[in-house]
Amino acid sequence: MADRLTVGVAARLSRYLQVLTQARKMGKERISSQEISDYTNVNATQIRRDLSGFGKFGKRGVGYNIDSLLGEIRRILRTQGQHNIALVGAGRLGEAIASSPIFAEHGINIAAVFDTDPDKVGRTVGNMPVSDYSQLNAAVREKNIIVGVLAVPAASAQVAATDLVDAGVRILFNYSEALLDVPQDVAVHTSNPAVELLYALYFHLT
Amino acid sequence: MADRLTVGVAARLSRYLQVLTQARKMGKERISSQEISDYTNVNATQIRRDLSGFGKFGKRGVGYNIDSLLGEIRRILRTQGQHNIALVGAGRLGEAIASSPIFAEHGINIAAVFDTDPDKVGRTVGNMPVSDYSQLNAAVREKNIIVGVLAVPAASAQVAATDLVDAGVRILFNYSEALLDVPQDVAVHTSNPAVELLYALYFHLT
DNA sequence: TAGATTGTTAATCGATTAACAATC
DNA sequence: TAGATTGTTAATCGATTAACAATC
Repeated sequence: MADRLTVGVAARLSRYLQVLTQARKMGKERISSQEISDYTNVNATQIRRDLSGFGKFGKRGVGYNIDSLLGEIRRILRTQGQHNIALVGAGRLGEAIASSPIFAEHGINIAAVFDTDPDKVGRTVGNMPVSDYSQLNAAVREKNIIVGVLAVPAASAQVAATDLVDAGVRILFNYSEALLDVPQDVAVHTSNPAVELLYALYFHLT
Repeated sequence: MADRLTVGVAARLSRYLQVLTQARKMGKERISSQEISDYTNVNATQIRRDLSGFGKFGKRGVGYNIDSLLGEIRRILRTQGQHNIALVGAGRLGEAIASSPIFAEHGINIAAVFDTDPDKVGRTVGNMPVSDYSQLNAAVREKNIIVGVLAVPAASAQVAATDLVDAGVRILFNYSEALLDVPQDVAVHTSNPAVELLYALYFHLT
């Protein structure tokens, strides 16, 4: 591959991936740029432009073959293998995340789950037994995990983030409302439904 | 106010709002554009530019007063009041959403919770009793709710979306992996941690 | 052939960034 | 005064969009 993708292109390609994955599950074999546009709110011309930068994947008058386009995008995003992630927090949110098919569908495997609560340790969430929080550093190092998901209360988020980073994690998904201080080379993605909602409301109200 | 904000500006302003809300909780009184940049990954010049389009809110050499900047951004986004939303699904994810302070902190009130499971109806999640799904249409209409949150399995998401839209909802937050077909004037926000993760991994791997 | 949809061009607009004077 | 940080300019880059020939 020539250059690194821009942030915008990589973000859009991964959204196309989600639409294609779901469309395939629904039994569709072909999809047009206009249909992808309807589901992603990305302009159809932009979609064709993003794709045509890497090859002629479509057929004029027909659209894109879903299977083959999925393969192409996975190749471009270099995301064909399995990825191991660690989940901290086995409460309601942690359980919901571990039981969701949303990660498995994209080759993402929850390889370790931690909690400080002795009542939760040993129980199973998703398919994994919950380990005691004290095992975090050793387990993350041993499994070479670089992605951590924080499903803990805001008050515990910074401690968990620091411990994950010390163990080698470089990408954090933060489901608490806390702001996290981490080293420069660690990427933090904070999920914030309330923020998205305020922004959606603005466009509804105006 | 003169014009409608662009999508980009509105999205960024609501992220600044989140950072300011948390910084205030941590006892800070002032904040610089560089600090907001560290937490949002938005360039500091861009932040100053976004804000200075609406007034001179900062003090040179000092930064921004958090309380007053919060007020200004809320005014710009017209998001000072309370907003009622409906939650469909009282499973683990629904409970996690209802119990999270993340909505209440921003003036968003979960005004109704629905589930089809008779075992869940009548129980309390967050502060609200779970109503039977059959009450959805009447309750959403009566309370003039325009925002719905889907915390249901993918197989039920389309039905719930259609029922919410029929009852008057115009903004949907979809926490399932399903693709939703809705009328043009309804905004769908699909939360997709797996997609974000693939995209984060790309930049880690290259 | 007729209809549909891609791939591509060209034009415009907003985002991004560095740099720095103003000023607290 | 010295240091810090805003507000603003100017230059560049990527995103967006309409339009349409190519072609399935």
